[in-house]
Amino acid sequence: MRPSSDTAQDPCPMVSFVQIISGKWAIPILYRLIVTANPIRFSELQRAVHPITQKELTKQLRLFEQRHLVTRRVYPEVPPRVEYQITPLGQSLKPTLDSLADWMRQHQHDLTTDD
Amino acid sequence: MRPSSDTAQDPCPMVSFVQIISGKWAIPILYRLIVTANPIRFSELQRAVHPITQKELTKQLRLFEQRHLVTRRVYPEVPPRVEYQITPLGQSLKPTLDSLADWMRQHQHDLTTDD
DNA sequence: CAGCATCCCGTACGATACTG
DNA sequence: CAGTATCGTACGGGATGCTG
Repeated sequence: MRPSSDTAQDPCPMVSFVQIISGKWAIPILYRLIVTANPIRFSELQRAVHPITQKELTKQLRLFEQRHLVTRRVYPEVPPRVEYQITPLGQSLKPTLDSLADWMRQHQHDLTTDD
Repeated sequence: MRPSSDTAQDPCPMVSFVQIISGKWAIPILYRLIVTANPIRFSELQRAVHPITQKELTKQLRLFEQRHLVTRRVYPEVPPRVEYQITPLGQSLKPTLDSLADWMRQHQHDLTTDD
């Protein structure tokens, strides 16, 4: 059954994961989109993710689009409006990222560097 | 019950997480230590985490030590031996990282960039 | 408003050589 | 074996200015 057998030989999925979420803002943006669930405008997203620049936000969103984690909808209106929404694939990461967020909340005190 | 209330205002735990796992090798190393559970020698760890250099491995291990995620044990022997082991705090990340690894295995096919 | 183009800097990371 | 030291490059990512 080829159980990837290891316990000591296959760190690869994690390497792939790092490919996807590398970058200072990747996880915060993605999690914001997951939590929001509904379409959200570019500027709104930027406000939500604190001091991120347009450049970085745009770059990450493009990457997420390529990965099919986010959809981009452009409304051909006079004041341009673009909305982003998490895909079902992206939403499927929610339990995992929730768990991650919980872990952080519970343990950020233990992670002190003051020794 | 104060369910962290937001749904739209607190991406902070994720920002903290990024601090901890930033770096190309952080997650792969940490996960390897978690899966291994037992003490593991420096050279063994380096072999397990594929083409990582000593420099980078050392740097990450030092950071994990500071964060109390890993312990370092030096044996004053003639051929120097140093063993690293995940701490209980580090182990408590296992379910989350397992979930992450599972998600990657299930979806790495969906994450194609070929569109 | 959304986002591309440009400039610029810090540092993450790799390769190599040296030490206890 | 398990590091430290040094060097050089590539890339991440911030700031600013310009366009449809």
